[in-house]
Formats: sequence, C-alpha cells, structure tokens
Amino acid sequence: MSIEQIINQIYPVPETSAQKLKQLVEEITLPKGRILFEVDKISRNVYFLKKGIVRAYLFQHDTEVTFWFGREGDTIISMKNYVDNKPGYENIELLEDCDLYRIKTSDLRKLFAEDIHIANWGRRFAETELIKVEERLISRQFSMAADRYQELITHNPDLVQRVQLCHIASYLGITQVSLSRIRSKIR
Amino acid sequence: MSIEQIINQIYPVPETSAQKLKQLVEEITLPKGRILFEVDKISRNVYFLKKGIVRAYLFQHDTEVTFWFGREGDTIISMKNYVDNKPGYENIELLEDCDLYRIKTSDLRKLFAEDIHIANWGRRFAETELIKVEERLISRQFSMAADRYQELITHNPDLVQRVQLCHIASYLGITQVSLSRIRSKIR
DNA sequence: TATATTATTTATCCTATGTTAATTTTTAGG
DNA sequence: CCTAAAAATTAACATAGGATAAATAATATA
Repeated sequence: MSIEQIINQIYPVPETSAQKLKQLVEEITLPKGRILFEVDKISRNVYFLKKGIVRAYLFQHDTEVTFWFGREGDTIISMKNYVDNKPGYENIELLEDCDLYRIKTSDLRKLFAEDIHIANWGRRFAETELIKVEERLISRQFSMAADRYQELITHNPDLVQRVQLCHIASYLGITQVSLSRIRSKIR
Repeated sequence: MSIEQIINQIYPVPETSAQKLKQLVEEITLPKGRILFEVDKISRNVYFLKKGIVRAYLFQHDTEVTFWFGREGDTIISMKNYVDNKPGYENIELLEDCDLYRIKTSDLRKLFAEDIHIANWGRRFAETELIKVEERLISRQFSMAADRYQELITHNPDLVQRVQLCHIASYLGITQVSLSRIRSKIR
C-alpha cells in the first residue's frame, strides 16, 4: 500500500498538501517482535503500516491486555503521546516483519499549524478513529464473548490466521481458555 | 459555563476565530426528557452543554445501553452524524432541564474549511474525545464491575447523585440488579 | 530428525453476573 | 398528606466465563 493511498484513504487532500506530507515520510523495515512504542515513554514518531500486522497492549493486574490490532493501511500511533505529548500507556509490538512509513510528530504538528488541508486531514483521522473505538466499546458493552468472536471472524477472518489466539482472547476481553471453549463449540 | 470557556477549554483559539464560532451559536433551554438526537436520523446540529446532564444510549437486543454521559462543558454530538453525515446509531436524552449552545453542523464545516485555527480546534476535540473513549474501553476490558463502579464514584461522585442507577448500571455494562448487589456489599 | 519450547485445548471446579420475581423505597400528582 | 407509578433492592436460581492444572499440538532449534 503506497503512502499516497494511505494518506488519501484517511481523507483526500490536494496534491500539494500530499506532497508536503510525503516529503517528511521515511520508509523503514523492522523485524517481528520489535516494540514500536513503549509504556511511559514518549515517541517522536507516527507510523503508517505498509505491510504487516501489529498490536497495542498494556498491563492490567500483571496481565497483558491487547486492545488494538493494526494492519496494512493503518496508522500506528500512541494517542496520549501524539495528542498531549505525554508518555503513552501502551506498548505496540510488531507481530510480523513490517514495512512502515515513519513521520516525526513534530513535523506533522508543523504541517497542522500551517496547512489547513492537513489540519482537516488530521481532524478527520481522529474522528474516524473515534467512531471505530466507540463502536468497539458499544459492541463489548452488551454482547457475549461468543458473539463478539463470531463477529470478529466474520469481519476480520485474516486476524485469526495471522495472530496468536492468546492475543485474540485478550482483545475480546476473555481468557485464552475461554476462547478455546468457544472455538470448540463452534466446530 | 460560558461559550468562550467551553470553546477554549477544548483548545484555545485566537480571539478572532472564537468570535466566528460565537456568532454561529444560539442559546436554548430544553426540558428534561427531550431527545436531542435520535437513532437513524440525521441531526443538523452540534450542542455544547452549558448546564444539565444528558446520556447517549442505543438498543441492543431490546435493551437500552447507555454508553456516555455528558455534563456541563461537554460537547453533545452524534459522531456518525457529524463525521460522515450519516444517520447516528444513538439516542441522546436530556436527564435534566438543560441550557445548551447550539451550532449548525454545516456552519461548523464551513469554518473548518476556511479557518485553520478552527480546523485544529476540531482536530483537537476529536483527539481528546478519542483518548477518553479508548481509556474507557481499556478499563472495561479487564476490570470487574465492582472495581469499575468504585472508580466511577471516585472520579465522578456527582454522577451517581444525578443519574438513575439503571443508567449507571448500563454504562458499567452490568444489570441494575447486579449493581444493587455491588452497592450493598460496599455499605 | 529429535528435543525443547511455546501455543492451544480439555477438564474440573468456582465465582461473578444474568434472569426472574417479589418486596421495599422513592418520586410525582392529585 | 395520600396514592399511584417508578426506581431500587433483595432473594433464589442459572450460566458464562475465570483459575488452575494437565494433556496435546505446533513451532523452533540443535
């Protein structure tokens, strides 16, 4: 997935603005297992995922809680970091070798301040991400784990192939044992 | 809470931009029980809550699910509506008589397109809302209802005073009966 | 290929929360 | 102040999902 595609899929911007963004972007490849963002640290970067898959997680009562998966075309960002310039609360780990586009948060902020199209692009990005998170919050609020798993494999069949079940279970808010139980009932 | 305060608390903007926003705002009072946004309908407005309290809810398996409370200073918005111009998935109901600032979404969109400060103000609004939702999603993912209730009464003691327990229970993702049980154990 | 490691499943038992229904408390109207 | 309606609590029972441990399967490494 090209950087132009990723940019315009978030929100179409005029060619000149897209160019400004592109100029700041650096392409890198990192290996599976690499931690891209770390709890309590400030990262100076934002990434767009060209190829691969990643997860965001944190610890709650000594248990890893995966709360997001990022895939081709997704923006990888630590929100607390990006928005408030404060240490993030999550780790983000590469689950496969990944091709990434990297851009410095500070450069992005400069563009927000000087290019209205990019400011609106950034606005739109946050807005669509917000809707996604809200929908997930709602779905989890009143459906059972089994239903949520069904929904996951319908909407994201590839996830289950590419990601360890322990991460899927955590993402669904249940234990791995419980997920195994659910899976065995389906087959 | 004045409209200037509300605007600048979201993200400070230069006086001239704040003026542009202010000019579009109309102040209204509506009675308890009024539905401000309705499922599957498009609203042309965004509101800022001067005084009062509201909730956003939807139906899931014939059960009301409250997923957000808005209070003094909060922005009342149907995200799907505001972002995509599509029918929203939620109802928003006034739980008390409310004083509101109303602004037309179309007017706001015009300002986003022509004033970079306001575009960045809108960006910032979405970003901070995003962090709030993300934190709630995470908190719900791996803490028990009793803990979540404790957290609620610590951080938002007034909510429990002002809002019916059935709504609180739904917000916590449990039944009212279960919340009663939790409350009785605490006392 | 054999072995060690890691991931997944299965089994058992237990607890938090759901469901339904009855009871008590609170609120709103006459 | 009294009554009807609405909200909250309590009780009894059912179930989804957690915890632990053991067994199996998959993966990586020598």
